[in-house]
Amino acid sequence: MARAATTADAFNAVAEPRRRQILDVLAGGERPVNDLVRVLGLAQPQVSKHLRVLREVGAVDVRDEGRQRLYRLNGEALKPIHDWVKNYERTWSERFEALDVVLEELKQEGRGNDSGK
Amino acid sequence: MARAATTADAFNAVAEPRRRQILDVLAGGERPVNDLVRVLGLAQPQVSKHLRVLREVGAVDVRDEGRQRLYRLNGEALKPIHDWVKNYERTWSERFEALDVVLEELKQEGRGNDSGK
DNA sequence: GACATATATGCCTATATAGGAATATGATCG
DNA sequence: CGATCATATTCCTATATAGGCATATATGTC
Repeated sequence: MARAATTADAFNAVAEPRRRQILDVLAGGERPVNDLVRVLGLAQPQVSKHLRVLREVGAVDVRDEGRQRLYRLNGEALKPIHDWVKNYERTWSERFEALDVVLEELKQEGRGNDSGK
Repeated sequence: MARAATTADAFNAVAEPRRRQILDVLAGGERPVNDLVRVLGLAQPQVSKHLRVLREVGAVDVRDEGRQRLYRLNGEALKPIHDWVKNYERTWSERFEALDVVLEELKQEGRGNDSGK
């Protein structure tokens, strides 16, 4: 079996740096395709293709405005990624490390400390 | 050009659900490969391959213990993902939405409201 | 209608999987 | 050493890109 399609879910769609870059630009507001082409320095067809992938996973919405197509960010599609990775923050955040120390101490106390102290 | 290698970065490595699952299990503590095989219900070679990818992006560390190899989570490798996706939380979080409303109001006030009201 | 602008789609190629199956490597034990 | 347990690697195949390039599909303009 090959790798899952880029359109399979947000995780796969966003694995491509250019697509993250597109979302980053769209975070600043609605944009027509050509704006993205200029900002990213990519060929127009490639941008349209990336946008298609992002559309298929729901990360962007489109709206027709004259002969332009305005793309808009739909960040909610990224929530599953945030929800997943959020749980790992504790592994590098000092704040959580400090919390872990406290929890560890509480655990020590709770455990029938028949050894006095 | 083909898609970037799964070992290119954490984003690509973690796009595969099984690999996320492996990390989720390792979040509970160090584990030998066979434990993962049992928990994931995958064939052993596939698990070893997934672990290799995770190792190459630094998401796990290994330690030899007798004839077992104990894998351990290294969540810090996921920080780039967290850092990126964190900025999109505002797009779905009610807390941030509320904040946005406030900011919008402030902006309206600042902008010489010559239209009265 | 001819034409220009804005965007999408189709075709082609090189490349990289993910899983299945078989096998290799390594460590431990009797 | 031979057997066994634990893990890694190799080979095979179907599939899916990402980008380059040409072209199709609107839509607005004169």
